[in-house]
Amino acid sequence: MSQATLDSPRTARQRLVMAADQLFYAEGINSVGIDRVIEHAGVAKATLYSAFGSKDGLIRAYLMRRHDLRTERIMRHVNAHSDPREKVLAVFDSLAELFATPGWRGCPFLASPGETRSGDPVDEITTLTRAWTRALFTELAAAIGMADQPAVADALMNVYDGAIVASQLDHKADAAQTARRLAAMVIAA
Amino acid sequence: MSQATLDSPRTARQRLVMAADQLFYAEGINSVGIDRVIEHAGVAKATLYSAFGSKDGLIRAYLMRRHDLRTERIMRHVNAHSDPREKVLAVFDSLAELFATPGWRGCPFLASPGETRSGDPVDEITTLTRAWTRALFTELAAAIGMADQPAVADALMNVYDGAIVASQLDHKADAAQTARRLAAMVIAA
DNA sequence: TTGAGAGTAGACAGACCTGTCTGTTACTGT
DNA sequence: ACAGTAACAGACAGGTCTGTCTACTCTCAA
Repeated sequence: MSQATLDSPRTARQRLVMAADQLFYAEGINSVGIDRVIEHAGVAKATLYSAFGSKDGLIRAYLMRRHDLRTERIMRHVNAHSDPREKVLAVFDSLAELFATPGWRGCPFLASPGETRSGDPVDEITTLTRAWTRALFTELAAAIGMADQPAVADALMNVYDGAIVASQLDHKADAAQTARRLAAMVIAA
Repeated sequence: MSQATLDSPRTARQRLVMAADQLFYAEGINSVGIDRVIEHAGVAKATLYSAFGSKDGLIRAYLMRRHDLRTERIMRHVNAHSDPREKVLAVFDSLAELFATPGWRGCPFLASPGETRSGDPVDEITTLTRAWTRALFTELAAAIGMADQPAVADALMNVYDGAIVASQLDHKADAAQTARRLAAMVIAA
């Protein structure tokens, strides 16, 4: 349990989630088969099924990891400020960082539901991560002292999501800056 | 060639595109097989391949039809006004109509690229329909007489896209109204 | 009347999919 | 030393996928 290689994950479970992340994110969860995931992870098929139970279980683990990375990234930017208005703008700074990530191809919580019929297990995690974001914006609106906090959260969500789409579909590098300016208008009003 | 049934499309080609639209949109282009499409259309498999050449050809026809319906819907709202500021807001009225459509499940041009690897034929049509929207916003910004038209178009695109995401993922019925208010702020500034 | 065009039904090939199962190897704690 | 655990490789079943092909039917115009 002491020392191990730091560059590649130790456990088969970790390697599987990493491999699933790379392939599912790049090509879509339906376009990538189990065989390619286990080959990429260097893991036996039985290991996958003992660890996750099914492909759906692996997909859930992939999305949950994305959710965790997302909340960490956003909170890192938000916690760098004390003024609540600057905390709001910091959320859009985290977007700029995200868009500059190598291999960035859009939000998986936006793409995956389009691949599946409504009611699929992936919907739960999408709901989870969106509720988290909305709660953050609502809290920050309260900290600023704005009157209609749900309406402010709606507007900030709108601006946030629009930036992701512009970055994904139009490959606009400055989408986060556009959104940041819009957010500044929202919290100034 | 004169009279025919009006409720169901006449040609096999039309029936195929209609069936593809319903199934692809509801469940994703990768989750729906050819067999289900031809069964739903009441058409033989050879007819599909003689008309479209491949599944990709059918997907393109499905997306092109969605693009045509989209431009018609938007222009119908825009042309109902003469003031360019009201024309901009009318684009968001068309969104409200869209969100109230039975079976609305999000924008196919947003979902399909997430299902395919980059460079797929669907990307062309996504690019087409987004360029059309951007051109519309740029023209309207010019008609209003705004200084930095590309920046205004960026902001309006951001607001427009965000409304679609909120409607799709959060099932927010008033997403179009939120976006309309934001758009009003953008063109007032 | 005859021949072309469009459509139908359905078998088929070959590839790929998820998930199960068998048998083997290697490490680890008692 | 030995049992337990986790991992390995890979065959296999049963199903689905796209795309091709054969053979038949219908309509319509020359």
